[in-house]
Amino acid sequence: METQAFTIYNTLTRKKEVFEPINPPHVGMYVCGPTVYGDAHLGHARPAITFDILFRYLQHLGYKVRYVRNITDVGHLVNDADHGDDKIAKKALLEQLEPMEIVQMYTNRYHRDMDMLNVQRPNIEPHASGHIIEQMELVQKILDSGFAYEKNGSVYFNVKAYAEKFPYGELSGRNYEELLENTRTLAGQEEKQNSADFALWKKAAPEHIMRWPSKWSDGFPGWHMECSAMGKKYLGERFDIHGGGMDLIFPHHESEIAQSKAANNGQEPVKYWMHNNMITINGQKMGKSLGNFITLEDMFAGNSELLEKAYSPINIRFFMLQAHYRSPLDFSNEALQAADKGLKKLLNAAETLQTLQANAAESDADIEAWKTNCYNAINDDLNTPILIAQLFDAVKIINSVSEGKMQLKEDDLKLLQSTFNAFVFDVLGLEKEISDNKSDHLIQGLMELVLDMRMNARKNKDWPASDAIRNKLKELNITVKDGKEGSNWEIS
RNA sequence: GGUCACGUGGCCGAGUGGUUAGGCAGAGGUCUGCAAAACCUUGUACGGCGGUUCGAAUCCGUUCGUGACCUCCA
Repeated sequence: METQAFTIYNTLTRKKEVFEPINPPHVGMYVCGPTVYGDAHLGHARPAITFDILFRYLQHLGYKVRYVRNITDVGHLVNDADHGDDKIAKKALLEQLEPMEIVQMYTNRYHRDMDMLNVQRPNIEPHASGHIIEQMELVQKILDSGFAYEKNGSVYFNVKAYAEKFPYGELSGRNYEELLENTRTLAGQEEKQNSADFALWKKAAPEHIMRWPSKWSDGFPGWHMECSAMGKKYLGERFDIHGGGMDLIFPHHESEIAQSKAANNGQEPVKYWMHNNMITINGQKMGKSLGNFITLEDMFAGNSELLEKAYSPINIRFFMLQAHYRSPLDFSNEALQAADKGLKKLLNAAETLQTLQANAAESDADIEAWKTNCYNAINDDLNTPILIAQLFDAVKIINSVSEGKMQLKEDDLKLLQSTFNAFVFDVLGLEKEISDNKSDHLIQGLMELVLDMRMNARKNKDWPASDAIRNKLKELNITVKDGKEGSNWEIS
């Protein structure tokens, strides 16, 4: 059986394509990061985990990856309040803090949450505010090429002029005429020649705190500028992969393409565009503006009316990986709890696998074929649900060998171990959680003592005593699990 | 209104023109002093209606339903 080539779905071509880096063995990948004006919620975990899998798998394949994920800390305009406020600045005024203090605080908290989800940090995490010069240069380049115009200190992208020369809407499948008919009329757009035009540089209102001097005005760059400027700076005029949530396809990524092509003679900036689908709750997108989001901090702590219990970071990670990244995933307590049980089963098998002994000259299972199945699964546009199904097949083999119902020869056992570990830990990034309580020395010692006492009672067939201990522990949410080699315990 | 997705068994969720997805729950069993845990086995399915085909849940048409984007959003 042949292993299939690694393919990924390219939003630009609407097809799965074989992945071929522009400059192997190097791979440049850029993913839109968070706007740091609030805590990360479950929705933010999806792209972080999706592209973490991609990052990990590319490394597993031996590529030298430069992964860039930005921090947006300027330039988002809000329309839910007085128009023209910068989100960051608005929150700063509200809480009487320096804007950069807000940025730092939420950046720290974002890192904390992502670390808990076992999401590897990118190689470069550039801040938009640290790349104002680069963004201004890009604005100037677009002006020079004739695809932008200045009005009252602001600079706008001329979509009409661009659409005459290049296909506008190639990523989102929109066309220019249609956009003109359907773009909603928003306040503060009188300066634009056309409703479809978007800001490259925005003159700051007097009350606007975050501002930079430029030849056009004291102001700030338009939202789409940062990704174009920073992607170009760190990955080049043309790089391999650009990722983000589906909701960013239009207008953000479409505008990015337009900006980059306008500044660079029509050169496509990105070879593969990848987009993860949304997390929904009761079938509706989880989002800031809808107010139906659950922050990751609350998920981990069980701190929400929507939650029946706390869900561990790895539980959440596994839950997401059981769905394909391009499918919507609906949040529910049942699904999270089901995932938790499955995850435990998988990780227990991983533990068992380490102790397994090769015990035969011939194997009862075709480990080579199984390995090929694993690679074919992930090579098919990161199909983690299929990969996980394959891993559960391995769980069956592992448990059967462990129980003496199946046999493996030395080579196959080694292959099973290395492949299983590589996928579970390196690629999927799952890890056994060490409960803080459980690692506490005092509790550890006390539990040992208690279980020893119970063990003695059991040896003497003193069932009332042994059951009393078990019941008392159960009241404390500690479950005792009796095995052949003694008893184990777990806090539930 | 425009553009684009999706509709799978009790739940979550893959996939596919003919061959077991997987997980959870349920059922049966093994183990155990009992229980729990663990492990093994296992049933139920592809929104409705037409069409193409030897054969469709899978392709086409149509209809109903849901969602996303068109505005900041992961």
